[in-house]
Amino acid sequence: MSAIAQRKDAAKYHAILEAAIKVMAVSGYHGAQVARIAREAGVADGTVYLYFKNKEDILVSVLRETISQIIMLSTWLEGDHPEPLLALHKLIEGHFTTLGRNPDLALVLQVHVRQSDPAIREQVADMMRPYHRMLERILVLGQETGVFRQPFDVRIARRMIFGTIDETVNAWIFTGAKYDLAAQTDPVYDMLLRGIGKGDKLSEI
Amino acid sequence: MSAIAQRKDAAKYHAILEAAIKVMAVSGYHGAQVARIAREAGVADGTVYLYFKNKEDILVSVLRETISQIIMLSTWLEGDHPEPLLALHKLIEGHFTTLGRNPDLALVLQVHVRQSDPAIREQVADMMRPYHRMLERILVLGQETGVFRQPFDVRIARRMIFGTIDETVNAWIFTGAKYDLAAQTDPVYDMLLRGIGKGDKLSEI
Amino acid sequence: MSAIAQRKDAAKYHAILEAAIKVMAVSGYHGAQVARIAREAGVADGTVYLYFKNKEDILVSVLRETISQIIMLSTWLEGDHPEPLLALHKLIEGHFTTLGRNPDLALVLQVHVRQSDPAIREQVADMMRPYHRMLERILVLGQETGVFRQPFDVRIARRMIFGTIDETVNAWIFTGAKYDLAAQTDPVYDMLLRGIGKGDKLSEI
Amino acid sequence: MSAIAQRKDAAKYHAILEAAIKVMAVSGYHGAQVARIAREAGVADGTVYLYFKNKEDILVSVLRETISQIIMLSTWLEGDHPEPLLALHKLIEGHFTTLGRNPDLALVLQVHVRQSDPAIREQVADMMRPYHRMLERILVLGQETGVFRQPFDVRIARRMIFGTIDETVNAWIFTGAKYDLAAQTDPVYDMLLRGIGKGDKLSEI
DNA sequence: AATGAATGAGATTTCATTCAT
DNA sequence: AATGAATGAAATCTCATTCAT
Repeated sequence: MSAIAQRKDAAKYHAILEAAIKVMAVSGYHGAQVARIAREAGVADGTVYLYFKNKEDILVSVLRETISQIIMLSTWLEGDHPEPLLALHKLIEGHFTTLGRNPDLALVLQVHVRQSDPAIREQVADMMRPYHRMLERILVLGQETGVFRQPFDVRIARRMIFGTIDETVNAWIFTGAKYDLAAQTDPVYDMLLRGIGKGDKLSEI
Repeated sequence: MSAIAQRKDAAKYHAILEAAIKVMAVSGYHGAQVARIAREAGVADGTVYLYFKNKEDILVSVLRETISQIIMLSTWLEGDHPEPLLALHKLIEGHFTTLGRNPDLALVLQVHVRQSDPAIREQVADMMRPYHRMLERILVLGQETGVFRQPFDVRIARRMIFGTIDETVNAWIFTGAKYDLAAQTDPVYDMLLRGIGKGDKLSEI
Repeated sequence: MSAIAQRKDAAKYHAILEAAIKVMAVSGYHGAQVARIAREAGVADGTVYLYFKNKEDILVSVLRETISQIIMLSTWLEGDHPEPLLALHKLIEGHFTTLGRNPDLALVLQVHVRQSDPAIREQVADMMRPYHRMLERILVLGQETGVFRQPFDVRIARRMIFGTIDETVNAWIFTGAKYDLAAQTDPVYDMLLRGIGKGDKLSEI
Repeated sequence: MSAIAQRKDAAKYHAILEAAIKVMAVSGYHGAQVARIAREAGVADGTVYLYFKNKEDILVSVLRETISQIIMLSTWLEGDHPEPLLALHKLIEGHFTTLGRNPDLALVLQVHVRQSDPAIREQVADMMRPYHRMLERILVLGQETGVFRQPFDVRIARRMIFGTIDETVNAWIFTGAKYDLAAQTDPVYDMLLRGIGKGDKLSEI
């Protein structure tokens, strides 16, 4: 929660945040006018600035809240399920479930975040770091406990997993978010474990 | 090439295009002022509008030229290498090589495109379609010829491959494009074929 | 009054309108920069756009207000003075008085309106229609009640009257608006009634 | 003819002039781009500047040629027909005939001239002066020879005549130039001579 | 705390004019 | 004489942010 808002009306704070998600989903970050966000939230233009430092702060706050939600969910899973295979499955499921529930949020996260100023991207990267760290811890643990195959580069595996999740969400959004995203968990999980190759053909090149 | 520029100076056309890539890499699409692009290209502001309909047309042209370059390269590979494993390897290599050579272009493609108006995203999607189609053809052929394992969903595999490539480029950009992107080809290719699992553990969950 | 301005400061609305008349009188419609109008009105550039949709809307609003003022004045006269001779006299007097009081407005109305886009001229024509209708009603009534001579084409008479009024205002403006325009009422009225011919010479050609 | 063009191709000069009339009739003075005039005339943009000093010079030249045509015609009439009634009739007829033949020219003359810069209006006023002088000479002669009624102000009569002609042309243009303008000569002439009043009612007010 | 009218910096785009060929 | 690509000044309009109420 933004420092400014600590002493103020939490309901209004979240109303603005949700209005921002809705407006940005339609118009993108640059297209989202503060005035429209304010109207959508049912407050005056100036009120927005009582809760957020500026427009950029709104976007960053949306991201902070969402990412921390995904991470909290996943951290909890990591603690409860030290079994790496299960942890990975639950991580994917958590990611798909969180975004699958709120397509507008997903759109903002997948598309609109990546624009905006470098400063924002920097902040987003910082926020994502714990998520990536956690994914790497799962992978290392999986290798150590022997449930994953031994010799692979953890960073490359992490990028494959994150990239696949990301692209799956993207595809879901761009086809109109019509099907159940969470239902993609099992096939994606399976695909990530097996790869596309056959055991006996892997060293051909 | 933009229709407008057909009869004019092709050198100037490309100078503006490259200036645009450079400026957008630094400032993003919305941050890139036409005046700065013009100065970078060494032409007057108005000259830009002799070669491009408007600012959006510049971005779209950058994308069109780059994507068509990647696709032409890949189509060629597909034709020459009907061996799916090799074709896939070359596709990844082509993608990494093209973007690895020009980090500014990569930044625009990976980051700045995804913003802007829905109209642009629509156009980008249209331009990417042949690329995705080709990837799917390789996968189907690989299944039919038995070099890939049999029962997987081609669309999910395609998303894994594209997502992994994409995220690999992203990671390379955000760490400053310091290492050789093309060198990622082999480990990424290998990871996509094998997945992260061990053969005997795959059906545990 | 412009719909936009309904809920806002009416004083500021009129200040901008009068500033626009002043600036347009000097520089014409195309020469009148919004920035100069704003400065003349003592508001910021952006404020103008809180009260008017765009520059064209300013000009149209000037016209709407002025014409409706002349018409309201004249409609009132028509109701009160069913005597056609008197009504005509008062109509001319009203026209000359309204414009005679505000040479800048007259200049905009006589000169600058007629330029601009066809869309504006269309709107002006629409606004003038009630004026012309009213003039025709006076003429018809005058014929029916026998105070005007019988067999003349009402439209031609209307054009003569309007053209003469118009040209009288024009001449007044172009000679520097130095004399009292309203004082032209009687001689013009007299000229329109009598024509320039002698009763016994009229059918010579 | 413009001084610049003296030594050059007269056909091209007139081609540009007529192209300008056509383009201005559609788009107005400010809307008429030099490039479009050039294309319409079948010459390059730069060529226009070999024949005319600048865009304003084109408009002024259009006016000069047209007005001088009307005036030459009328001067000739005045010389040939010292009979004031006939001279007036021929003047109106000449005006209506000249413009009636070329609605585009009429549109430029009636509508688009009146905009533009004060400098142009000044020049137009200068060009019109001989026309107004001639009209006044006809009126004075008519009074002296007793074919017009005696005591009227010549300037007011002149404005009535010119205003009526002008408004008649305007009405013709704005209704789409569909009927024969020259056919208005007789009724307009008649109306100007008789006025709208009845002989016995004229001094009532 | 809340309002929303006012601000004004800033960027795209047009188009008359020039000048090297 | 003719061309037309290049120029660059100039002006409208938007919208994040402020501040008096």
